[in-house]
Amino acid sequence: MAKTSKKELIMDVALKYFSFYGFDNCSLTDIAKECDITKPAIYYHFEDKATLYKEILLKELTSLSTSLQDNIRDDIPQNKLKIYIEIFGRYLIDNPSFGALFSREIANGANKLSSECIKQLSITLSILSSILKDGLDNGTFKNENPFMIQMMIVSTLSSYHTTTPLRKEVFDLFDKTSKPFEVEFGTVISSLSNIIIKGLEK
Amino acid sequence: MAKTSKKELIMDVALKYFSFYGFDNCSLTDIAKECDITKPAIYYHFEDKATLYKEILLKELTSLSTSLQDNIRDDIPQNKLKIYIEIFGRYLIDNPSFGALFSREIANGANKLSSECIKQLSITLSILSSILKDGLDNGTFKNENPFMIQMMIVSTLSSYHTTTPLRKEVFDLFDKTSKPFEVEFGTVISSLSNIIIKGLEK
DNA sequence: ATTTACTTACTTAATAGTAAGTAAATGTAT
DNA sequence: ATACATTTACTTACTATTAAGTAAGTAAAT
Repeated sequence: MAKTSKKELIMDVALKYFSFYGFDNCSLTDIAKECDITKPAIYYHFEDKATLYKEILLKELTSLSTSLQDNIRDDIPQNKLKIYIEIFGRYLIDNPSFGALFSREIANGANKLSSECIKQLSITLSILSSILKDGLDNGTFKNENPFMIQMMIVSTLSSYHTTTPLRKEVFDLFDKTSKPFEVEFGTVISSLSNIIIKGLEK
Repeated sequence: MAKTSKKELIMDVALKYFSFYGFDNCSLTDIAKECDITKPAIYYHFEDKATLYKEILLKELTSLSTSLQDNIRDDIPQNKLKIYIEIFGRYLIDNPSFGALFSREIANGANKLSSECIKQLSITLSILSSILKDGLDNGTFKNENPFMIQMMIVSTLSSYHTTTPLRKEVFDLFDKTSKPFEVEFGTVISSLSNIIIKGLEK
């Protein structure tokens, strides 16, 4: 196992705390404690709490947009869109803290995003946008607002991912007779993908 | 104009603050100030900050689920689903604070929901669920996970609604040549509705 | 006389951020 | 090769601020 630097350790632990408790509701002292250091050690590596948060968010968004850029091969628009949705979904599964972090950020109106973060988001949007344009040009897709499609993908999957406990409670209440239909997240990803692709087709 | 009680005033102002800043990042002193009272006056009407929040959330969720229950008339499943999505979208437009509040709640994994709130949510889910079941029974809809459809509707619209400022920034960066396609929210609602309905059809 | 609807003045606790000090590693001059 | 200087990566101990929540008092209505 490669030796991780203390700075990386702080970022990993902080990501977990930020995503679980939210930026304002978690303390640097607790984060430091879990890293086996003291709070001022965090200030040695990062200017302040907000900067730590921003660096984490940028790292995550960059990693996501890189993953999208690297994995979408040339194909028909339907397949490219399917891959886009799958990559995003996989990213949520492989990085369990990301969904909550991202959902919170969206709920905050994305007020802590640096311009580099906006840049990464705009890269992911332009990938999706070009897939939709391909489909429009070759006559398979209707013309649709890419930002709305982006939201249908990212916020649906992120929210679905963060509301697993809620889903159980709601389901218990609303239909005690049938058994809960909790399905694998992979199934949710492909259902979503099918609905969006079919919904976009002419 | 009907004379609103101070308790209602507190709830209105607090809703605005909670939705704008989030539960942990707004202070009762500020809320009290805007109501022209002092902080302990809030404690006269509400047990504590968490209770105030919960009462507000319950009021909103009840009002939403009532609105859904009252407005969905008997019709073919496609039309009922369309109305469901429109009512939800209208609710977001008419109650601008609700979207952010609800998005935050989902991002938090819905950890502040009382059982009455869960009850209201389960009512909305059961309405949607019965629409989907009608469609399945008469052969127009495929079998789909209602909770995922719920998320496609509520989180897409809520998120789209809260990210208007972000959308401008991202769009500026990703395509400086074309003009921003910021459309009316009503258009977004009907686009979403078309995609979901078509995507669900057999 | 009692209750309602508050106010003023306070306590308590949490937490972001800082000042100053230190031990170990690293670099530099002789 | 060795003595000295500097930098790295922290620690302990602190300040300052913010904000939830409370105790006790009060003026007006009932």
